[in-house]
Amino acid sequence: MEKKSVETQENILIAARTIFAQKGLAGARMQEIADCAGINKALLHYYYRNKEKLFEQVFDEALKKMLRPIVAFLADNSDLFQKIRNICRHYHEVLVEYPFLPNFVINEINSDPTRILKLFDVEGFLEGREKTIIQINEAVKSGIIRPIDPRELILNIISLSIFPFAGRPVIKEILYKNENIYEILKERADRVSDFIIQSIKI
Amino acid sequence: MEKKSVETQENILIAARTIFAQKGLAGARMQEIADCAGINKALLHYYYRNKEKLFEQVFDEALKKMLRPIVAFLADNSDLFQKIRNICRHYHEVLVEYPFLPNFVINEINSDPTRILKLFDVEGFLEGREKTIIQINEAVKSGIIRPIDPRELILNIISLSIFPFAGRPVIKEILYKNENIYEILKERADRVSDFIIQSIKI
DNA sequence: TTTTATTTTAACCAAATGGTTAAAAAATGA
DNA sequence: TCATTTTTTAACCATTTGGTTAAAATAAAA
Repeated sequence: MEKKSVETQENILIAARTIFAQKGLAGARMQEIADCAGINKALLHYYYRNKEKLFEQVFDEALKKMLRPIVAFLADNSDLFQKIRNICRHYHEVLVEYPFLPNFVINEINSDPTRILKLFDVEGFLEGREKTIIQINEAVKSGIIRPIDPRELILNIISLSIFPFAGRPVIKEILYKNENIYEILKERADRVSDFIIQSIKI
Repeated sequence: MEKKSVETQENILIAARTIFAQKGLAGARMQEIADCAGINKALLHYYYRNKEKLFEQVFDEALKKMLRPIVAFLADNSDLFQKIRNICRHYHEVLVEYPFLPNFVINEINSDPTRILKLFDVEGFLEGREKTIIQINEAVKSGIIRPIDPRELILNIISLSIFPFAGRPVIKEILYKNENIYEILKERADRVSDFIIQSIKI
């Protein structure tokens, strides 16, 4: 007997992701997570010693999911325009599936800034960043794109990719009321990269 | 004796803004708000009946501050490019002063979506939106800007203006470590509008 | 069938927290 | 000085919540 156990633990994780993403660490209730997983509180504590441990696991997953597209972008060996198309698609793919991610991660870092230290773990990040900054500067020098600070370009790419998901409830209300915002956001990936490329290309 | 009373109530509001913005409704503690305001819990409850009332007041203020630049943009009678410059400056002004605002508003709407109903209150919004959508469509027709869905343009403007503040702790860590990110963001307003205008102008 | 692992039940505990109360103290204005 | 308002003190209450425990029940593996 081991199958049932694994399944239960997976149900707990799924429930924890849902509740923590919606209510945050402080707002989430262990009872609610147990209910959502279809088990009782005793069993929940049997598998995950306490709320913090459970949260940490969920948060780490989420942080990784949020950083992966950036890290992949920085490491990507394609030419600049293709790299931009790739990261936009990558982010839209992840965020259509997990739209709560940006809010969740940003918010928990906000309420406990020491959690930001986990950003250091990502390997290949610093080299990738240097490589990409050089690539952008050279694209400027060789007249492929207009002058722009590389970090600002990266910031713009990230902003355009992530914010519509983070601000989704408000965005839907003021711009896309009565429409399926996920469909709209899903189709947006390539238009976002076009918007960016249009802005920088000469 | 009335001056002291008013001052105390203002101190409470300032404290409540700080604590609620950092920890949210669920994470904030009345004791912490009292400490931050330099008073005791009894006095806090003397002026604000309960946590929810206090929160509501703080949240409504915050929501208004977040929506004002959009509403002003939609009502602005300038030409399109100038309107874009205006909203970017407007947002950067507000958010340099209150960087916690976007997260706070988005997050509390997230954890209680019924709060979104307060968006309806804003007057002149629907007319302004129609007017601006027509303005953008006509700029496309008359060949001033490339073809773009008006709502998508608005979404891009908002994303580029707000996200860097919302994601500030992470952005600082991965792009602007050891630098003063507020200085960087403050100066960004005009570069953001240039980035947008560059992308759409023919 | 026996053994082992999983799950439930249900009662329980300690700490944190929102909120109250009443009386004393301090500050203020007239 | 006197009356009024503001503030503190400090004890207290009810509820929520994270977490525990031990025994019974259920399910699976051997």
